Amino acid sequence: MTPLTSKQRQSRATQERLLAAAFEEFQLHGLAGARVDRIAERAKSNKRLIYIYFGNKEQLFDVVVQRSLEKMIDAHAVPLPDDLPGYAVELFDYLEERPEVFRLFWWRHLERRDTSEVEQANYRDKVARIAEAQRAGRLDAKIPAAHLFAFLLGVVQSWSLASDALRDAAGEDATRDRRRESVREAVARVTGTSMG
Amino acid sequence: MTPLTSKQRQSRATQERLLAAAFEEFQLHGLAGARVDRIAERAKSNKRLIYIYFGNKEQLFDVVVQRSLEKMIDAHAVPLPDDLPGYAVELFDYLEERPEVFRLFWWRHLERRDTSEVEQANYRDKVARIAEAQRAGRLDAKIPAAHLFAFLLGVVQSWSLASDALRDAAGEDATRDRRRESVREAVARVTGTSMG
DNA sequence: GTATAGTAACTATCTAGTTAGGTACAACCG
DNA sequence: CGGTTGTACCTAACTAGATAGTTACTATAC
Repeated sequence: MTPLTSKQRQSRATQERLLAAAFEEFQLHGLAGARVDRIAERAKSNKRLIYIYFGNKEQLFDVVVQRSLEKMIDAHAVPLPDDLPGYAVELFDYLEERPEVFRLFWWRHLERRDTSEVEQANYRDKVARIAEAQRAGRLDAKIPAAHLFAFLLGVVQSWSLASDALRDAAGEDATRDRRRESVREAVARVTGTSMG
Repeated sequence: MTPLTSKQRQSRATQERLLAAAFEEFQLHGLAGARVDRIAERAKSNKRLIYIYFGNKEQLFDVVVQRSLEKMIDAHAVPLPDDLPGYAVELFDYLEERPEVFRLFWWRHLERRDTSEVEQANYRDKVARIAEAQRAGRLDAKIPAAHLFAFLLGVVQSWSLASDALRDAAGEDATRDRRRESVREAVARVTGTSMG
């Protein structure tokens, strides 16, 4: 690490502020709905710098998504596959604490179809681990590994995915603790862990 | 039904073309990304008529969403709650045939938070039926009814929700038939139907 | 001939991206 | 050291094109 001059430090700080502001804007409004001017303003910075540092709006969006993705992957590197319900609950908590992150991912899913290297590698790795556990007989193998992982993600996200109308219908049962325990139970059942 | 004049019939036809074009535009680009000009063009009609018939872009969006929602609810009115896996598979097929419909719903979820009467009633009804079956002992009651239904929807949507990266990781297992059977099995496990 | 369906051209506003310039920090020179 | 200059960081004002919504008009069925 070369020591940074004060100018460089300031520059980095500005970039961080821009990224944070962009994250906020994009998770709220998506790519098409986001306004470059608002991002600059929110960052207490200047629009020009966005184009200098990040190229254009789309590239900024991609950088923001990529960073959030990496952060999430880093936060959940280890715990697979012998405690899938535990992993699901961990992800559930992550999601509950950061609904904005998932909003951002949905926007990307709708507005930009492409999928990054990091992401592909991550999925391949996790699916491979589950498949390995299945071959070793440590996990029920009736449902293929990739399906199992897809369902796990589906269950974990089901509440934020569901319309508010459904949440309303849940009434008292909609507290976070109860939802968490249901997620654990559901994933245990799907993965066959509850019978093991 | 009053008999329609030819003018009225033509007017209705124009409205239908506008709605169809709007559906296409909105499911592709969302509310913010949609272009009123493109909708008019696609409908081989005129922009002005959109404002006459539907008010403005947002109201048009709401009408389009509402219609799709009602169509979907009508298509799946009956089959709950004693064969939840069957219901899930039916929904799964509906989704596979009409991914655009779900894209539209996701856009709405991100871009407009409100939730319609029809939708609320629909959820309340379905959750109530499941709860009833639980009370009657026909269905495992460890997971609350609303949670069960949320998970069912999560599992059904998990594939279209998942990043393409995960689909890639599934390889040969990603055929629709195999995915359908996994959905059936997963929902059976979550709802406890497989043990019954 | 008049009300209803339809059209094209227009406008005010907004927005991504750019131009032209200013400011402050460091480095070099006298 | 004190001043000068180059350069990296930053800013405000601008532009060209797009976009939601309107106005003013024509055509056609009854």
